[in-house]
Amino acid sequence: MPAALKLATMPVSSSQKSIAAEPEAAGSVRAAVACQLREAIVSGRYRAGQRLPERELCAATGAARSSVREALRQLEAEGLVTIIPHRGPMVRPLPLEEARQTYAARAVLEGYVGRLCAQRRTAAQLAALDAAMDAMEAAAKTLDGPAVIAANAAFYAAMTESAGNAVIGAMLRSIHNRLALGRLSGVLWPGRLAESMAENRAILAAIRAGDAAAAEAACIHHIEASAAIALVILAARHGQDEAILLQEQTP
Amino acid sequence: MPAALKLATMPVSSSQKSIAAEPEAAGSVRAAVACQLREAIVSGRYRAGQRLPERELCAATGAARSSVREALRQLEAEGLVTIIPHRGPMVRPLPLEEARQTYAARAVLEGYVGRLCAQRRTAAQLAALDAAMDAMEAAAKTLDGPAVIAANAAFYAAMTESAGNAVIGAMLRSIHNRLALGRLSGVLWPGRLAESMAENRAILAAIRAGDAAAAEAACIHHIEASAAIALVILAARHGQDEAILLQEQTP
DNA sequence: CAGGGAATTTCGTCTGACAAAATGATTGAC
DNA sequence: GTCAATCATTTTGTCAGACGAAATTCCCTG
Repeated sequence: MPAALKLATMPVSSSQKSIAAEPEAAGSVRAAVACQLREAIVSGRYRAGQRLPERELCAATGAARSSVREALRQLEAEGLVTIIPHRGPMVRPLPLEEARQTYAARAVLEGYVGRLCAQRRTAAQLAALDAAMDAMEAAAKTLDGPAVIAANAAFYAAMTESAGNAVIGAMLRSIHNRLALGRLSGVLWPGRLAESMAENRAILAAIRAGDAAAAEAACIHHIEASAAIALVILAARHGQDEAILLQEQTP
Repeated sequence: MPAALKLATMPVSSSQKSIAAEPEAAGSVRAAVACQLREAIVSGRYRAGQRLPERELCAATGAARSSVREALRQLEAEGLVTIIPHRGPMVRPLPLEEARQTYAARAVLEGYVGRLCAQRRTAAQLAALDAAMDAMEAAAKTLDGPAVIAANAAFYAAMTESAGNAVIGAMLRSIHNRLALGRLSGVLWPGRLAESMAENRAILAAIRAGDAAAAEAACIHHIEASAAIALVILAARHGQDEAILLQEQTP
């Protein structure tokens, strides 16, 4: 039996700012459940493949089954949950190949965002990007993984905002949620942090210069480098899972 | 009071092949409702902005409110429906600006698909693309709007398939559904059909030649040309709506 | 004709129920 | 002892009904 889901015991309002959609829009029970579940999945507190029986979610959140089921349908459409008929919902796993394809989509879209950003930059937007970059530099000095990730997310949010395409912005937010599964970021990889910061600086420089092609290339390069590390981590984790599985099968 | 929704009276199984997801996967009541509703919205039988009271959907589909609500949440996540709290669901309108941004996203993604296609082409894939192109040529000769649109969709489906990125494929399918709202295609625009066919032939030629850059450019150009027409149509329709609105307000 | 309040509609949520399907356990055969 | 089949349990899928809350509409009054 899985441990009791720690949802109801968590303070809802004080949830740390997440990249997830509907940050605090918990006006309805259904939205609150979706929000909590999303946060739990994206943050990795629920592991990929873990089953989420409706009854336990009801007990954990205090919501009725109808509300829980609606929230689950929503998360399923977002790609975070899979519901197998007559078997129930589970945290949707992220196969290596799908991660690769998702990173490819992210590179294409974020490259376009960088291009737009360079074309449309205004003084105010550049100031916002500078501020986000400063926050990243500060976070990088602390070597605090989550802080770096949060600052990085803020930088990209500012960039997407500046690009002025909300549709692509929503797509990227969804992609980020999906790729955040279990925090497979390589920020703490030896040497990767400095490299990553340099890439980010290159992106900002290209945007400031108004060089659309350079900004697009810098964004794509940054995503591809991040993807390379993340895919290694993901592959290793899959290997681990298999090892654990074998270990459990032969005790 | 709006006319009764003609859903239950429609044969479900014999629904003409639609571009929508879950084409016939109506194993469950909820899936069937979602499928019917999606088809009705994408095909334009429900106009943008039209309200869809739960009770009427229940009566029209014969499903219980819980099933209908789950289906609505799903369509909301797909961007086809908006649910305003305490006011109810409605067919999500497509503002001009959002259409513009969606076409931009489509151009970027479909350009990448074209590029991938040119790089990875195999004999079998080229054969499939040729077949789809032949079907398009045949449909174009008949000047039958829906047939041309269907053939066009089949061509792009084949291309997306050949690109080998299912994640982007799903994104594009969703984008197509959203942009199909009310069939705002310009295939019957004077001279557009011939132009469109020429662009499609250029795409296929670039793919066959394995010229990734040319394929990407051709795809982007095709989408941008289509978008130009569609946005004109959409703007005109919006103008019409306003005129109708004014007319209704001052009878 | 405008403003305000009552009546109606529609949603949001909960509860309870039951059949169908899947899962896991038990039993029997070889 | 292992495999297969059967049975019990769990979980989901769907329905029906109920009730408060919010929004909309309508009507009445000034």
